[in-house]
Amino acid sequence: MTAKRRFQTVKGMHDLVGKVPVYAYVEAKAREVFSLYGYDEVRTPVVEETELFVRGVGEGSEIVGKQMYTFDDKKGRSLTLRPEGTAPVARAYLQNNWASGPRPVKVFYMGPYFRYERPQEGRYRQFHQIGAELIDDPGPCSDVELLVMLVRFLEELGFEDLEVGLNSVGDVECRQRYSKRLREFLEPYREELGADSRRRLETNPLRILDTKAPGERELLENAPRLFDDLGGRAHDHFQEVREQLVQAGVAHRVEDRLVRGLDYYTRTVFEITSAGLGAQNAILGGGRYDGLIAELGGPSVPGIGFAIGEDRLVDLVLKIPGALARLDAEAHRRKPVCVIPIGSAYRRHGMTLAQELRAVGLPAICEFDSLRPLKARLKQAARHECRWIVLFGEDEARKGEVVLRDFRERTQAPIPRDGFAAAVAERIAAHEER
RNA sequence: GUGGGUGUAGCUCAACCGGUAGAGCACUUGAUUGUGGUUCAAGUGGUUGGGGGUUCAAGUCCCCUCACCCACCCCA
Repeated sequence: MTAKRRFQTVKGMHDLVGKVPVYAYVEAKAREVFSLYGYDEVRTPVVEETELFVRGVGEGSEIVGKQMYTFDDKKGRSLTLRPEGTAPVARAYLQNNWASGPRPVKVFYMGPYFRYERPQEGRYRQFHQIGAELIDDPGPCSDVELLVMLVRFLEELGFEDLEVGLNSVGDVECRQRYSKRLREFLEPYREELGADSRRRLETNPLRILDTKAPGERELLENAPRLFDDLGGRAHDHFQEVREQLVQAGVAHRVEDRLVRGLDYYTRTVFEITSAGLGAQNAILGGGRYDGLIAELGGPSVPGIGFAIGEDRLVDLVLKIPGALARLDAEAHRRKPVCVIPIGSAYRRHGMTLAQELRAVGLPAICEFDSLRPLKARLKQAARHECRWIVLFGEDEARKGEVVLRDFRERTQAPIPRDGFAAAVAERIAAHEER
């Protein structure tokens, strides 16, 4: 005897209901804008070899350390639900030999990603990202163009006054040099650091920079600056990016404690946050990864990219004044015509009438349940938010017509049965004009 | 992984010091034998998340458990 059990989505994963049109809107806008900049859409598998992320994202990262959905397949291979999008694209670059095609490679992508974290507002175990990668151009023009494209995308969605947080984490060499200096600086204060920061002192001192603990932040006031340790080339690169951004009119702010959590970043890193999001306030982040492709066994090819948290972005779009109304108005225009055949003898006619409406491009539904009172069926049409109702029963059949009812105006008029669909389309178009 | 909060009708929420589980909305039907949104009337709907304990008596008190939310952390 099995107890009745209600199934539900697993923790941190959600059915996207109601918001789907907003997702579609955001995605359409991404396709539109990114293709203007010469990017092609790619789709990579949701599952990759575990090793790809261990090598790509970095063993020391939180993501690889404790947030991956990793499992063995039936042959004992270790696989992982992708926690991010850059490593898979880098893999695709090598596997498909994109290097032999036009340079640089510009691709964008969107889809679900998975991280095993404790869910909260703006953070889910299955979440959605829209990302882009520009591979095989050392910049700094590429860096700037990528950011210009991002800002353009966000502006077209209706965001204003967004500021890009910008930093440079330097080349691999300067980062190592700086890590050493930072460690030496912090070592005497070891006891004052939290457990997390103490651990990072060994594994990845850079990550201590963006701590939120007030005491640690105070301590860091006097810490050596990463900026002072930038090698000449990384330094010049960063200066050039900043100057060009100013020229391009991209508002940005240098945040010298901005350090991203993925190990592959080099030189330029950036993020955009929003106050409207609660604790999980990053809507997008990215940077340059000049060492990643070599790390994955390929040639030394530079790259830069970003990832947008689509779920967070959608939440923000919904908060833009007027955005919802605009979307709603668009959706409203596509509300279906509702066909109601009256009397069980005319049920099949309902099907035919609806088909004829669809044939002229009008969305149509049919209230088939002829046993229910007409009143109740009209109510259903109202619940579907239909404005136009087509009624067809014994009277209409005899006269060779249908009745078209306008719910909003509360008027109705007969239309000849033959070619009625075109006449309905015309009538609706005439009303949409006004 | 660590804290805090919340679970009562489809939804939003009531229910005193433990004493017969309620309201609004929604839904169904009727007033109107073929015309929605207003009004009026009637009606359907509950193992109070689950399990155990205390008690004459538990939605209420105690323990366990599950789920969701928020925060730390982490990042998109």
